[in-house]
Amino acid sequence: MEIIKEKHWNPSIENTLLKIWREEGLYKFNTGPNTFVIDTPPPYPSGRPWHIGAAAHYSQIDMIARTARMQGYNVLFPIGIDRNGLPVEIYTEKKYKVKMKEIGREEFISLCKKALDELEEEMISIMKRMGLSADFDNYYRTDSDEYRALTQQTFIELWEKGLVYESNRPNNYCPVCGTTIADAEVFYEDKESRLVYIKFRLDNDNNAIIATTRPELLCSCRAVIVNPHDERYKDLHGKSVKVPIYGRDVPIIPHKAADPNFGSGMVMICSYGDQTDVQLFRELGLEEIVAINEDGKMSDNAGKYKGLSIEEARRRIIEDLKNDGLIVKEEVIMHRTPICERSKNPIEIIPMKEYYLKQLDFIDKLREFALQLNFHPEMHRYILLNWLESVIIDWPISRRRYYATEIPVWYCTNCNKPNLPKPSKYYKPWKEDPPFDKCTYCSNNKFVGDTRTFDTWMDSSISPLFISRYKKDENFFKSVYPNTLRPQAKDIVRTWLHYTILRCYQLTEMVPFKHAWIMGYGLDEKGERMSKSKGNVIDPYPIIEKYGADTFRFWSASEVNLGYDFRCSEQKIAGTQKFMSKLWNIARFVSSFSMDCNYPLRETDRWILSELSIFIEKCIEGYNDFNFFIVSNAIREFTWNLFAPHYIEMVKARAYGLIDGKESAHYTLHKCLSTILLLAAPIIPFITDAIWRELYKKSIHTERFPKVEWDKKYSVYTKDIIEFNSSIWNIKKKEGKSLKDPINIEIPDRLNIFKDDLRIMHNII
RNA sequence: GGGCCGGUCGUCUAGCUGGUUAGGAUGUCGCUCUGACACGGCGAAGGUCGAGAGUUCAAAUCUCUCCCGGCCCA
Repeated sequence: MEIIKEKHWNPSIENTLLKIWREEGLYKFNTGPNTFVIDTPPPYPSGRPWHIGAAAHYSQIDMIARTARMQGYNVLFPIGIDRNGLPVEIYTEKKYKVKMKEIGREEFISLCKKALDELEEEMISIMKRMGLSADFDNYYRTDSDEYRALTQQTFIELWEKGLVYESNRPNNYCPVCGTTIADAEVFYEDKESRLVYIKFRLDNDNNAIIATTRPELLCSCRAVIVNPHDERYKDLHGKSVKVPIYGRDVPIIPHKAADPNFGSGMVMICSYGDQTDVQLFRELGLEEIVAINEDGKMSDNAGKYKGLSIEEARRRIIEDLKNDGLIVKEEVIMHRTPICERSKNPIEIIPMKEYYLKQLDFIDKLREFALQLNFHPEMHRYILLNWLESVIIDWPISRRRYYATEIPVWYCTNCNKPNLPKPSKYYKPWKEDPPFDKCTYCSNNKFVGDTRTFDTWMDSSISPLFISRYKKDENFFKSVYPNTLRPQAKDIVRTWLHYTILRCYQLTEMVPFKHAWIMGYGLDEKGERMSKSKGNVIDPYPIIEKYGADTFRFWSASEVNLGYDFRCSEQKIAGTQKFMSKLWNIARFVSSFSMDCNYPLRETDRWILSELSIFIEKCIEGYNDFNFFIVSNAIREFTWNLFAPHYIEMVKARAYGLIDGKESAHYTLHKCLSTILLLAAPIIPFITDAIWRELYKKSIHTERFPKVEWDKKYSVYTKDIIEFNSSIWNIKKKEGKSLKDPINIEIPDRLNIFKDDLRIMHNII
């Protein structure tokens, strides 16, 4: 038996192990029965440094993969990088100080690629350094021709199934990003805004007072509503008022959407201030007037405010109204403002022609799936269920951006009808000729390609199909789809999780995975979100270099309760490192004895083996729920607070051969250590493998979890043993004695069966 | 306004099918190098378990109300 020589665990050994693992091909996947397939979230490189919370997240996903392997599964653990969409476009515009729509599409795309390549390299190298056992040899990119072709192919499939339609309707529009966005990407923020009370002329002598936060929309006002039960305005029902500045007469309509307690109780309905306006325009059959253009500036309809920004127009119109004596009062109120998830700018509601994917027809089915799917933790099922309750429109999937998958549609220049290619390769209609000659409808031979792209969730939502080689390798697909588990963060339940289930069901009529494993956010040490502007961003790379990947991983397991937000502090990570040393030194001690097998077990041995059985059960229970918080805390508790201070100290004399019973002590020490190592291997794969190779001459990562093999009945003594040992340490401490010094004390009757070990341990005379 | 989650020593957390001297981690402070480990060992200080009321012989644990924080939805 080799004896482990160094006094402390040296994290630089991790690099050696990484090399060995790679050479041994430990984590290869083979199709066949008993597969475990992880729909790994392709991380998004949107800036540096990579978020430490994300790094923690991926280290835990790796624990899932390693857990499954140790449970005997054949694990497919793919890894990809998500490279489509707005965040990288924004990052690129900032980094290279360019504007997407000014420098030309071709050039902008190549700048995005460049930015992504750099960011991606850093992420991949951190993931590798953390010991991720993913299939890096085949890592994929969502902006590859292959991936985008699949996005287009699945779009065409859905089109053929009649699930896609084009419609011109008011929708969320971000003027900064220059594109329509889906409800799922709209966030809300309470913002201060000015509520102005404006006079609308009723007749020669009277004015109606209407409060609004959006006076710049006056030009698009088509009606004024009052609550039907509002006594103040009952006699005004059916009359009309004149819109100031624009002089248009609009009707006063009783409608329950008017809240008598807000402002004056009279509300102007414009196209479009908010979703209520949209609803009322539809309900009352009003004709819309576009007030704001795609560029976020006032339209021609705004008259003299044409071309102004929204804020400027608002400021100017308030000024003008004031000068005309038409403003009665102003208040500052907190207003729930919809903002764009990406740019954080207020969104506008602007009518645009967009493609929609049907989702309303599927809500009942999706609710059923949300109830079937296994959620870890269970409580996060409700994020999805709540979201399904609030879906009110189909999914707008077209975007007016460049760095994304192109919509594979060409329009006939004669009849304007959309023509789609056959699903096969990756198409770029904005710069390519169509792969067909004649229009299906009118046989014309000239076409214009669609210049729009897809919402990037159109790409992300087919990740299970991509990793399963959908429509590419039928046998492979059959053996790995539906996937086993989708790990992801809780903030993208309503997007990634929802859209994935929707799309995969539409395409395959199956739920794409059996388990959804939902993680919280990584916060800073004070519990605040990390952001560059706050200066509280923690870079994971130097931390992993300094303390080692195992320390980082064990920290992430023991600090992060499944599904809950967690705080990241270097101090806590540094503290975790001590556990590695503790484990290393236990191994160092045990490694000085050989694994004897000729033994009659003593009571002390039977006692710790009882506790070992309980420990195994607890860990397996945690692993079955992919809850590494439970497992890692059980490991630390058993190892550091029970096995090391009590059992090891009790059997030292026997282990050294000072009294009888050496073999059973050696056996039990090895049994406990090897069990701890096996149960810790998915969490801390480096140190456990280093020790395992040293002691047992092979890799721990080809082993299985241990099974309970010892009776648990001796655990009734645990409390008494701990108390007895502590009391003696305490007495010796108080009397200023060394632990070696003799002590005269009675061993309690109930601990009599352990008396030989206890006597020599404490030097009891 | 509705839903969900949380509120336990400075910090993080266990306990929450009611009865424990409320456990552990981290940090702080003492003492201590004992043949695995000073990245160790032992010990100390530190908690009116968010507030109030109720049920009960007994509540951190059950019920109700409220407050605070987070997330989501309207």
